[in-house]
Amino acid sequence: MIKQRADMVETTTRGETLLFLTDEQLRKGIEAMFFAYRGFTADPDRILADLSYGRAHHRALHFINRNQGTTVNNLLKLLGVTKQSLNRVLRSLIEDGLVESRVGLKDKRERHLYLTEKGAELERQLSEAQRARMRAAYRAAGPQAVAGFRQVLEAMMDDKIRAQYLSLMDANS
Amino acid sequence: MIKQRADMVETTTRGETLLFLTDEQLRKGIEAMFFAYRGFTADPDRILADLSYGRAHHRALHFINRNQGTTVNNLLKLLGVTKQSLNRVLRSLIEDGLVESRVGLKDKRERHLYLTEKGAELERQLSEAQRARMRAAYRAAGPQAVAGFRQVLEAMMDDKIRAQYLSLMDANS
DNA sequence: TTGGAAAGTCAACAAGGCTGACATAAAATG
DNA sequence: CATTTTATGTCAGCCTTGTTGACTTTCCAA
Repeated sequence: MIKQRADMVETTTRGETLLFLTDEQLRKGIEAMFFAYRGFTADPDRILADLSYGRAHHRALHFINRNQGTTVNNLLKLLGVTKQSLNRVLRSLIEDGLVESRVGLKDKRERHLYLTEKGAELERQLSEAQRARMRAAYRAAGPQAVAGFRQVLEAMMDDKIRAQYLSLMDANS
Repeated sequence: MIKQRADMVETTTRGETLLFLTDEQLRKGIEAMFFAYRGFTADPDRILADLSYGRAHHRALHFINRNQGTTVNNLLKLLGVTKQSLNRVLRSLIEDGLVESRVGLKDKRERHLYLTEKGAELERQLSEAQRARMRAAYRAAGPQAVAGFRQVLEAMMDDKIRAQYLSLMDANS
């Protein structure tokens, strides 16, 4: 039997576990998500502010690092913004020498994106700050909680996004 | 012994459970958080777009509903924005008859905020959309996962925010 | 060879953050 | 009572990051 949040759990006569989800309990989850996301972005935001970059730059650096050589179109799908919006961010990163854009070998229309050493350095700084908080939260909550955390987050994604997320997961590890 | 994400879990000779958190595993959590938050806001965003309101209006409606009669200052602390930013949103909500601002009885400097019937109606529509997704995610993941989800989110908040969050939880329920 | 995809650019706009400055009313304090 | 502090509102101006629409260049593929 589950100890935590036992108020949500009921076991039927057939031994099935059901969830009794009141609007109140759902609201707690909604608010937890809101406040936690603020914490989640707080540390990188502080670093970015000093460099006159924003969250959009962080996201671009993150996914380029994670998927070196990705195309602009690919990045567009991951980030879920318009190409004009991404282009503005990408242009400043390229101008500042953090990102390199190489014309595709097979398809010369495509641009493949890579982090420069300078770009990789900033990405490391940003993601290390974010990982530190995530690590602390994971340690505080414990392995069982972490598994649940990931399960609920996955279930909360849009179907198409979840498919992308899962294929990303497969690709790297 | 925990089945899910068993790769993160190790048991010592003294029976303690430890977490082995690789950067890779932390990154998965970070990306899950990013993609899940998109899903989390997607449904209300669609409703708001038709009304030429934004996420900021939703947040204001949510916390006014949750805490009827709250003061502007109170709301400011919860939302973590400047009064100028909140004021712009609040003004439009008041002009459109969704929110009512009453001068404080005890302290006449304070404005106490209430949802009108119209405001409550929109809030219900927005939060029902958001709850529906949360409910589906909770059901899909199961009660144990939900408990873990909440634990990790709480651990991820800034200390001050967590205190606010927890006192909100106590107050209502 | 022609259609369409990929990429980039320009312009214009909006939401929603921010800072700074200032006004007003009322409470709190000496 | 005089002064200071607090709560709120408002004006102006700025930035980031999202949007749409129109248009160009390149170049793959049917």
